[in-house]
Amino acid sequence: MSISARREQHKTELRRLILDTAERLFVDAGSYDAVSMRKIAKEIGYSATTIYLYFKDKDALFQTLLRETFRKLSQAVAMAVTHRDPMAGLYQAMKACVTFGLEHPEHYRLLFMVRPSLAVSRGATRHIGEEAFNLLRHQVGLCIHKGRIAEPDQDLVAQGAWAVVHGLTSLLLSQPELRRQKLVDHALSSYLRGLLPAKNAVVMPNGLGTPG
Amino acid sequence: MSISARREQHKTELRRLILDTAERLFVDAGSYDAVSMRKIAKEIGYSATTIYLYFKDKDALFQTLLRETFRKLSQAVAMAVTHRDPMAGLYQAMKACVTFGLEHPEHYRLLFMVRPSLAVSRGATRHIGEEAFNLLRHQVGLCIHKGRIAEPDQDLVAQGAWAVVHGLTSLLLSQPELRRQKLVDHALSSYLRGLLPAKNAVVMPNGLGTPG
Amino acid sequence: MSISARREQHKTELRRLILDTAERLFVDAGSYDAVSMRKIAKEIGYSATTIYLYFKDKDALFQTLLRETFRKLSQAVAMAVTHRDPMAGLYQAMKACVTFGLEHPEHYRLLFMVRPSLAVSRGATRHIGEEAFNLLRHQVGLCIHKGRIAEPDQDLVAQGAWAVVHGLTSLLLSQPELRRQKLVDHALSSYLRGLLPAKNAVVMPNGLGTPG
Amino acid sequence: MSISARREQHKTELRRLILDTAERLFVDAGSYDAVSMRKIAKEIGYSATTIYLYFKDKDALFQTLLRETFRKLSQAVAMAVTHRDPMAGLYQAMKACVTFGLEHPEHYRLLFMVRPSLAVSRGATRHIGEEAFNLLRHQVGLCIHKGRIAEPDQDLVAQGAWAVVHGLTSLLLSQPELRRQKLVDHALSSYLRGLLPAKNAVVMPNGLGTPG
DNA sequence: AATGAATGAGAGTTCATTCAT
DNA sequence: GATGAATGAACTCTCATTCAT
Repeated sequence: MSISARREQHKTELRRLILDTAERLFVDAGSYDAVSMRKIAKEIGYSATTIYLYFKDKDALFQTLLRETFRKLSQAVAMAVTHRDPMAGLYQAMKACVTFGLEHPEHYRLLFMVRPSLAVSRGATRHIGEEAFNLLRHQVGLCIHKGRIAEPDQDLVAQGAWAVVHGLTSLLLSQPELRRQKLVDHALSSYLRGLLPAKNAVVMPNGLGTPG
Repeated sequence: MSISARREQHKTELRRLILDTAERLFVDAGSYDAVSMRKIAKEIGYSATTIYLYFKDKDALFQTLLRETFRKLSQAVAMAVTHRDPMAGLYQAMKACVTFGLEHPEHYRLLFMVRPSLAVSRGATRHIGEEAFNLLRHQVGLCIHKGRIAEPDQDLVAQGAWAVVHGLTSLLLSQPELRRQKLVDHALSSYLRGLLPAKNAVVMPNGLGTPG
Repeated sequence: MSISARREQHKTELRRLILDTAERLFVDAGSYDAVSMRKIAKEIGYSATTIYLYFKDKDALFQTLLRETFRKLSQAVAMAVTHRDPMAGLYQAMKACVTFGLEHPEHYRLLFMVRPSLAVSRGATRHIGEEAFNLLRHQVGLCIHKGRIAEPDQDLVAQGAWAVVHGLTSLLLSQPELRRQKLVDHALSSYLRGLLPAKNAVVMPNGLGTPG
Repeated sequence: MSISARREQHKTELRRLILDTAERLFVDAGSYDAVSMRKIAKEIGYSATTIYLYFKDKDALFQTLLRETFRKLSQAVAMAVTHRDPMAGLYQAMKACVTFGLEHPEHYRLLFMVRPSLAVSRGATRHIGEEAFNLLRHQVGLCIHKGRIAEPDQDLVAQGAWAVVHGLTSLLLSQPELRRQKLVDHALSSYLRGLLPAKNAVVMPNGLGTPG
C-alpha cells in the first residue's frame, strides 16, 4: 500500500471513529447539549482540535450522523418487505420501522428524539428523513391498487401508518417494561384491519389477524 | 384593593410570567439545557436572581411547568368524553389528546418532546403523566365491557391507543403542512374500526366510520 | 411591665439570639465566609433584613462577637488565679487560658482561628484581645518580683507564656485525639520549670513538678 | 533552545506563576474561600479558563500549594540539625521551624493558618504535614535516649515541642513588632531547660542556656 | 420593628472554538 | 495531520445589601 493510500485509510478510519463515538455519546446523553466536543475527543484519545479537521463544527458532525442513520433505517425497511401480499408487505414494512427503533434505540433516538440546536434542524433534516417514509408510502400504494385498502388517498394512509409506527416506537422506548412483541402485533394488526374494505380479510405474516 | 392584596397579586402575576416565559423558551429550544435562568430573566426584564425568589432552582421551575401542563391535558381529555356510546367516547378521548397537542403545541412539546436532564425526569415526572393515560384506559375498559372491543386485554388496547395518539400528534406538530383534521379522523377511525369485533359497527361522533 | 419595657426586653433577647446563633454557625463553619446572613436569619426564624436592624453589617456582627468572647476569656483567667505562690498562680493562669480554649472551642476558634475579612481584623481586634494577655503579664511581674523567675524582662516572659498557651491550645483543638491533661501539664510544667532560677523549686498547684 | 523546549519552559513558568500568585493571594486573604480562580487569573493576566489547563480545579491547586510548602518546611528542619549534642540539635530543629515561619510567613500561614474548605482538608493534608513533626519527634527520641530529657514519653515531649514552636511562630507573625530573636531564644531555651533532668546542663548552640 | 422583593456582583466550572506551531 | 494553549461567553447558583412598605 502506498503511503498516500495508507494516509487516506487512516483518515477514513478516524472519521469513522469520531462518528461512532459521537453517536454513542449523543445517545447515552439523550441530548445534543450534553455532549461536548471535548468529551468526544477524550473518548477517542485525540485532541478536541482534531475533530475540527474532519468536521466543520459540532452541527456538521451531528448532521452527518443523522444522514447516516436515516440511510440505515431505509435499508432496514426496504429489506423487510418480502411477502407477496401487499397488505402483509405493509405490515412487514411498518414492523421493520418499529423493530429498527427497538433494536437500535440509539439510532432511533438520534433520528427522532434528539433535538439538535435549531440551526441544525431547520431545513436539511426534513428531506433527509423522507426515504423511509417513501417506502411505506409506496407499499400503501400497492395495497390501494390491489383493493386491499378502502381509502383511496395514498398520502393520507401513508401518513397515518407513519404516525402509528412512531407512536409505537417512542412509547416502547420510553417504557421498556411493556410487552413489545404483543403490543406491536396488536396495534399494527388493529390499525391495518381497520384499513380493509368491508368484508375483506387481511392475512398477516404472523398468522394473526383475520377480522371477522 | 389593599396594599397587601396588590402585593399578593403582583407576586402571583410575576410567578405566572416566569412560568409562561419559561415554557415558551423551553419549547422553542426543545431542550432543557438550552434554556438558562438568565435567558428567562432577561426575557421578563428581571434579574436572574429574582427567579430564585419564586422557584428553588431550575429543576423546580421545570417540574412546576410539567405538572401544570399535565393537569391541563387531563382536564381536556376528561371533558371531551360526552358520547354515551363508549366507542365513540374513546374516539373523543383520543381526539382530545391530539387536539390538545395541536392547539397547545408548546404544552405538548413540553410534556413529551422536551427532555429534561436525567436527574429531573427520574421518578416524579412519570407518575404525574399517567392521569391522562388512565382516562383513556378507563374508556377502553368500558368498550371491552360492552363488547365493542374484541381484545380482552385492557392494558394492551390502552397502550396501543396511547401510541397512536402520540404518533399522530408529534407527526402533525413536526409537519404542520399536513391536513390535520383529515389525517386525525382517518387514522383514529381506522384504528378503532380495527378493534371492533367482526360484524360489529362503530358509530363515530363525526358520522364517519361504519366499517363494512 | 410597661409596654416599652417589654419591647426593650424583646429587642435585647433577639439581639442575644442573633449573636448566639451567629457564633455557633461561625464556629461550625470555621470560616467567616462560609456563614451568610441568610443562614443566620433562617436559623433564628427571622428575615435576613431583620439582622440589619441590630447590626450595621456582617462585619459589625462579627466584631461584637469577638469583643464578647475576649471578655469571657479575661474573666476566666482572672478567676483562675487563686494560689498565693505567684509561680503557681502563673501556672493557673496559663492553664486557664488553655482550658478555656478546650472547653469552649467555639469561642477560642472564633478569637484566634477564624479570620474575618481583612477590613475587620485591621486595627480594632488587636487591642480588644490584650486584656487576657495583660493578666498573664501581671502574674509574670509578680513572679519576677519574688525572684521566682530569673529573666528580668517582664514583657519577654509574658510573651513566651502567651505563645506556649496558644500553641498548646491550637494543637489540642486541631488534634483532639491527644491526651489533653497530660500534655498540658507536661508542657506548662516544663516551660515554667525552665524559667526558674537555678536551685529553685516550683510548687505546682497540681502537686506535680518539683524540678530536681 | 528548541521550540518544544521553549514551550515546555513556558509551561513550567506559567504553572509556577499560578502557584506563586495563588499562594500570595491565599495568604493575603487568609481564607480559602476569599480567593477566587478569577482573581488569580486576573492577577497573572490570563483568563480564568487557562488555570484549568494547569490544575484540575481549585482544590487541586490548593493541594499542590500545600504539598510544596510542607516539603520546604521539612527540608529546612532537616538541614538545620547540625550539632552533635542531641539537645542542641533539638533546639536547632525547633528554631528552624520558627525561623521558617518567620522568613516565609506566606508559606507558614498557608500551612497552618489558612483554612481550606472542609472537603479539602479532610484526609490528605494531615498526613502530608507530619513529616516536619516526625523530625522533631526523632530528635526528641535521641535526647531521651542520651538521658538529656527526663520525661520518657517521646510522643508527649514531641507534641509539647511542636506546640511551643507553633505558638511562637503564630504569635510573632501576628505581632511583628515583637523582638523576634530575643523571644525565640528565651522561650525555646526556657522550655528545653525545663525538660532537662535535675543537675543536668544543656549547652545551647547560641551559647545561652546553662541553667543554674 | 420587621419584612418581602429585588438586585449586582461574583463564585467555580464547562463549553465551542481559534490560532500558531 | 495533529495539537496544546488559550479564551470569551455562558452556565447555575449564592452572597450581602438596599428599599419601599
